Amino acid sequence: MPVTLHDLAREVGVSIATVSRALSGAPGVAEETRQRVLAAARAAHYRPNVMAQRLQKQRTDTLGIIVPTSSTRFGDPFFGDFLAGVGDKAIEHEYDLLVSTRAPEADELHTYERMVRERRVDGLIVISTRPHDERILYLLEQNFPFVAFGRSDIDAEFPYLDVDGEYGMYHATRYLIALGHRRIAYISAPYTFMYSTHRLQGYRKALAEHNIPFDEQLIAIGDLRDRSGYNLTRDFLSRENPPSAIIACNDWMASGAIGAARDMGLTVGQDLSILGFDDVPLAQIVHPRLTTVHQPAYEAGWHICDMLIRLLRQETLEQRHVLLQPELIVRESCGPRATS
Amino acid sequence: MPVTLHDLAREVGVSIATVSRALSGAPGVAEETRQRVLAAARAAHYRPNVMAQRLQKQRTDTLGIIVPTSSTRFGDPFFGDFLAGVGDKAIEHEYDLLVSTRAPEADELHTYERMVRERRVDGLIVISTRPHDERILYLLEQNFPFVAFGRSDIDAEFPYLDVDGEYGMYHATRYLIALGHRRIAYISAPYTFMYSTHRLQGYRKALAEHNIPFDEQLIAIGDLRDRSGYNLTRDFLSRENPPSAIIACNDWMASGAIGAARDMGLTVGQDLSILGFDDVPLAQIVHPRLTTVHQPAYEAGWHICDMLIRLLRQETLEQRHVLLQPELIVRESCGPRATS
DNA sequence: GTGAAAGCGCTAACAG
DNA sequence: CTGTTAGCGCTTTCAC
Repeated sequence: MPVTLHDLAREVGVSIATVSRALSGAPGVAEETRQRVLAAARAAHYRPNVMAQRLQKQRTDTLGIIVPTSSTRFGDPFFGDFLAGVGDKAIEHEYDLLVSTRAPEADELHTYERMVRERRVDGLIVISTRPHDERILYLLEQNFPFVAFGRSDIDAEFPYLDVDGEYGMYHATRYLIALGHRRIAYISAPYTFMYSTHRLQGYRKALAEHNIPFDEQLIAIGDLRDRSGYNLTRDFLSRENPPSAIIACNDWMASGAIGAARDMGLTVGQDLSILGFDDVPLAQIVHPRLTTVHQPAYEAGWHICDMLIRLLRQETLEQRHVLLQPELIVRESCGPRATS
Repeated sequence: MPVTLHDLAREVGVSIATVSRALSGAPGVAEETRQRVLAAARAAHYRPNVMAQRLQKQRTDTLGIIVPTSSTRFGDPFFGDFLAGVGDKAIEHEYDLLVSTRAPEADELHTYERMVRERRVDGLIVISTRPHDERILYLLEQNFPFVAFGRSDIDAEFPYLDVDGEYGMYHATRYLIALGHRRIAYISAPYTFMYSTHRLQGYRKALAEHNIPFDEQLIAIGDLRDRSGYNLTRDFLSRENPPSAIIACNDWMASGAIGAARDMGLTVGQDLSILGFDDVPLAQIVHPRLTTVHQPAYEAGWHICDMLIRLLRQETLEQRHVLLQPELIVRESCGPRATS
């Protein structure tokens, strides 16, 4: 049987309240008494029952994150690093981290309700934001503390951190244009992700600035996995007037693109330029190594968690809206347009 | 203010005890009363306060897993899939999943004590088991429910699920021997992981069976990252009598090995055979695609979580020790020994 | 079939 | 400085 405050009180010969005060470091306890209590607690290996504390304090000291496990599952190392950042920050401030897997199909909102209404957590981190994100709408309506990783287009203000996808894609596209490319294909992520729109905007902006007409034919939508990058690239390359460069919305699809180019006898970096997004470890393993836009996953998770904790502690956030500028990492998968 | 049992009781005009019974489906409440309570609960969007339930029931309905975030961080997709399996199983049985990141250096055992003594979770999943694993020793001593992913060499029985690394490496090595290889280098994982020993045993067993002397010179220890696979491979290949095949203890190091071979002008699959372990998505992306031993990460997580839940429910485990047989996945990174 | 009451282990207001 | 008391919201005997 675990030892309780009550046990300690009896042993030391004081009241349970005094023990509680002594242990919590509250004022109004004789130093000598405090020492006796502390000694007894140590001797008995006393540890508080957190459930009792939580019930009383009406706080859980727990943060939650709901992760869709469907398509990519956690499999994406980008997410793993993000989670590591969140976890490290949480433990630093003695918060527990509740991770709930939930396929988006399976009434995701229900999982949010469970977290909120049953008071399992004090705050939530919302990831993979979507246009008109109902999860955010719900949390806002419930007035429940959260921070989102990503923006949305809903008509309300909420705290978020995002990586500036428009900025990233804009610079990536400019880079390719500077290399002489004019026909640049673009493999988008599904538009159910908010970031897809932002990134596409960056691409269009760079095109427009250089008076390159936007060509609907050069846009395709992948499912984020390497297989779809592969297939879509084969499509592009089999056309009459194939692109000389391809941008993919993540490194997995870009890697698939590299495979497709290789299978079609092209040398990536010479005959065809390929550019990715995320800069996961894979980007340095494929051959040629991938030129890509670096997303600081670990730092993003860490920072978001920090924002959430501040929110819960009623500290004022110096910035409720953080936009990180991703950096283009130049490696070997892009080169000047082949002059044929 | 959230609505409580008390609120419902007043509203329906019955006692709080009756409401509790009606909601929990306990017997001894008139069907008509139950319906009225249920209706009121639904109307008021009633949800129980789980902390109160937990305090009362002396159960947390929460499972815990402590993840070292150091070296590989979560970055390894193998781990991500494992976690997805655990999470999906947990939610299926309405268990919460507490994920705690903790660098092994940082007094990992302290995190376990916190989980156990403060009763934050009902049971734990222990991953990356080690020789003489102190975490397992501690949990055993505390008589705390847990299931390990991996075995240990301690002198006590405990429930675990493991992938049979010896079996996997044995078959992998045999495969290479059948292709004519005699000098097979081996890049091990650090011996702080229990599985390193098992896998090495499989390698040695296959060698012995074919009367190939074990050569200490052909063994190296990597840090699981592609960089070390790269460096170690360069080492091996710069020797006087280089190996004709290399086995790496995970796909990341194997991918690094592929890079090294390429940089040294060798064609992998012809001049040099390379074999990995895990079968993460990366294995199908590198060129040539990696022949490797498949570890069912998601299924392992799912199964372990299932075992733990049964343990907590006092159901008898039909098997306290599960050993999964991994399968060799043949792709293109291995070929017959070049006859020079 | 229903209600009153005790108590899970802890914190905090109020007395003394 | 210390003890008494009243809950936090819920489950579960034990009476009626």
